[in-house]
Amino acid sequence: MEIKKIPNLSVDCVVFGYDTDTKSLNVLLIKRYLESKKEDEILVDDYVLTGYHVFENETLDESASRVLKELTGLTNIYKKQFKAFGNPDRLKNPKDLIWIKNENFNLRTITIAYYFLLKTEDVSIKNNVYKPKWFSINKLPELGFDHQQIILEAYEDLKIKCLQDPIIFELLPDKFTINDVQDAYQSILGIEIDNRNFRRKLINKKYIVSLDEKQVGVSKKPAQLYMFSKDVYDKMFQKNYLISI
Amino acid sequence: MEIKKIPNLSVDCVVFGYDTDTKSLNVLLIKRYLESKKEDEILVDDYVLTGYHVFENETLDESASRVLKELTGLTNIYKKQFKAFGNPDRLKNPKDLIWIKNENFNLRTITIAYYFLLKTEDVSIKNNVYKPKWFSINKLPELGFDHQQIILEAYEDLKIKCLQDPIIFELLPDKFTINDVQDAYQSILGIEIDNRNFRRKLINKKYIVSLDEKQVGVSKKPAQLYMFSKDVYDKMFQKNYLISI
DNA sequence: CTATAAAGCGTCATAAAGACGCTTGATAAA
DNA sequence: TTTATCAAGCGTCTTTATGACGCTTTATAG
Repeated sequence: MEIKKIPNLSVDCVVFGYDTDTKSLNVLLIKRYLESKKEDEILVDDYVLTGYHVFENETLDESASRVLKELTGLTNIYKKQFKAFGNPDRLKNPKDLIWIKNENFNLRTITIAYYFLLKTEDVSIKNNVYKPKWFSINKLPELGFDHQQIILEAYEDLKIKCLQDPIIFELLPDKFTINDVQDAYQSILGIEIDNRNFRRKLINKKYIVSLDEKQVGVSKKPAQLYMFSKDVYDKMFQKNYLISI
Repeated sequence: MEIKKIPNLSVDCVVFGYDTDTKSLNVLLIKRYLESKKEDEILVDDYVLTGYHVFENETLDESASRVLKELTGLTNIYKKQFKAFGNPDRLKNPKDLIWIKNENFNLRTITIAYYFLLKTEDVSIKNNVYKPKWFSINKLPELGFDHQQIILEAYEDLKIKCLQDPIIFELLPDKFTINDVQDAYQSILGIEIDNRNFRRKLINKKYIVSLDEKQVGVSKKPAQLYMFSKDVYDKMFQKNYLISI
């Protein structure tokens, strides 16, 4: 059975991975490389997001999940479709034209951009055929197509979203310390938070559940471990309609 | 010069219009009607959003603005791209198939959905070739394609957005009373707000500017008129990073 | 056994939000 | 001219959330 691709429609996936140890929000990218055989000249040498054409028989969401699974092997990862990119000139800089010609792409391609949230360590980049690489959101390499723009817009959306919804826990391990959560917020938002106030605020939330466990293998006073209870959160459904304009 | 349409890509526009008098949030829809000539049977009789195929040489944003302008004559209206809809089966219920065949549409069409915010009275629906009609968001008619879903998702996005950004003023006339703003919030969010507290809060905002003018032609104590100063708002740029999870 | 540094508790001040009583004032009806 | 009406608009009190910051606790390294 042959699967038919829609030639002018693709999904692109911004895979955000948070590393609790280095406190770094990272993006997973794959290399794009092409050299001229005659002249021994490097034509394309940069990084891009993973993406692929949408198949005729799949939804956009399925398409994005498929791309993520092929890259990482992971399923059931937090996913958000955040924007469609489709300017007529979005793939028309010289390097992209060379690349597209090489890959037989269609010129005017609309891409539906998604972002995913996971833990950096959950992806095994060793022995991965795509040779993906993590880059800190603050130190992105040279990017192909309009992928820099896509990543930055995904990041902006993520910043707003993490203030409203408990998506921060998608980036953290199941068991975490209060400081882990604080570090994650600080890394993503680029702000400093007072630890004592943050601690009080979080501990008072009913959906932040204290475990009978502490950190092990740390050289300082070990911290209390907590988990996030999505059940409790959903039951509270604390849509506090606070008009903050 | 011929303009080439992209056959499988369209934009759809959810036009939200707020009516200050009736305190109603409305959606602008156009009728879809088709009857069988032989059997005198009504094949399609419902409403749809305005939308059209994207042209080869225009951006998605331009495409949406073009559709809005053709329908309403208006430009420079608040616009937001909020989601792409592209399920393989999104246009496959019987009525849509009949309609599509009639209109020579492509089957698997991805649509980039936008919503616009304006005042109901700014659109002249008399003598309009599209015969558009306003429907309250709470009393939508039977809708074609997947347009009910698109409208409801636009509405959800609008609800969240209006809590964070001063887009409420896109829906109100330039000069408004405090109660106008409150009514708009109440209509959109479906909540009750205490007038005295709301009034205090709003009047204290520096970007809510009191005018030397009052309501005229009302049979009760006329209310003070205000305007929204986007300049002041932008200068403050009060991105209060309040983590409200 | 002592220094270290993070974990964690407590206090105070300030600001925002919610509840609600009461006054003001323009108009229409008496 | 007076009076009833009703929304506009002001003020007060309480509660809660937040921010700033001092201080104690505790496990480990040296």
